[in-house]
Amino acid sequence: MFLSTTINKMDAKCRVSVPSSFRSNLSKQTFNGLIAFPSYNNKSIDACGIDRMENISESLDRSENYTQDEFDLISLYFGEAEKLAFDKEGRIILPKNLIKHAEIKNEVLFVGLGPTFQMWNPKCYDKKKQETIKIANKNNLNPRLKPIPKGY
Amino acid sequence: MFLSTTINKMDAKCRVSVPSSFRSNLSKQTFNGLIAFPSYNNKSIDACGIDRMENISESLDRSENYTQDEFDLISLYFGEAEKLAFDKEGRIILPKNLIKHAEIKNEVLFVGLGPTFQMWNPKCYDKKKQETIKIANKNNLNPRLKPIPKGY
DNA sequence: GTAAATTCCATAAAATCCCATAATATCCCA
DNA sequence: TGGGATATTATGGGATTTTATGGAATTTAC
Repeated sequence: MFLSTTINKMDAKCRVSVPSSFRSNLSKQTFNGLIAFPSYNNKSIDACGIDRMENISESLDRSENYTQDEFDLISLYFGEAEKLAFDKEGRIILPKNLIKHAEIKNEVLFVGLGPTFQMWNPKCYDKKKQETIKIANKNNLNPRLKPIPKGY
Repeated sequence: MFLSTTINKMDAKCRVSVPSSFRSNLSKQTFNGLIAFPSYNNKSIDACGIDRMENISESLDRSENYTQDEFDLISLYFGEAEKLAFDKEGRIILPKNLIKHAEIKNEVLFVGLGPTFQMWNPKCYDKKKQETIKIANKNNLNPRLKPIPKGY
């Protein structure tokens, strides 16, 4: 499970260190790295381990669950997803398309979201955060964590 | 699992480099190359490793799995499928009929789709992509990958 | 013998590995 | 509990290897 946030630097070769706590999670999986793709809703990069992705891939293969249109849309995601391996120092190399999507300059904010995590330009994340709080206040939302999923 | 997209050049001899990440997937299989056939729905070339093809072939043999119509359709695919070997540099030679079907000029776009991948004329792919997005918006489709497998 | 196909070689660009260093966190024992 | 010793991170830069790609040389087919 991915938790907490960290900011790391991206260098001229587009390398970023993945926080070690995230890494130790991922190292148990069959591929020593992560899967990353552009977020649909945000200027962020969504990421998870390969096991999660392979499960989705299998379910896509048994595609009774999906209409042709849904299938096409999800196919776009697979096309934009990247398999990013850790180097010996625990870094990944961010591809240009993802950097562009998330408007990442030289700092990357890692945000743990349980079974997945996100990578942000810290400034974009702050903005998003302020907006989220504003909306919550307006609608009188309460941040009580509702149904805790079993096992967590 | 095949992910991400890459554009490579096709030369005068119709040779194209298969992206190395795709190759390393396929190299584990019994035939050092890939199986390619014209896509039924798109102006693209569908491709996969030989192992997948052999699995389908076997299940086709146990024809309880298929109706006559399905059987006929799949037979068409097998008839048009080409077995394309890698040369020492990791290239394949695209046969004329596939080039024609996908309207490929001098660039080939490789798109990973999990257990399979596709080859496109980049322009055709862009067009298809825009259409897919338009349809998704119109029908309010959400790319949330439906059945999140247990444990993730 | 000629055309087509295959194999072989060369090169530039890109990706990857390898090592060095500084900052941080962790350990260990008095 | 403190505080020095040790290990682990994060980060930078250079060296090496792998890719993608073009063209030449050799083989095969007809």
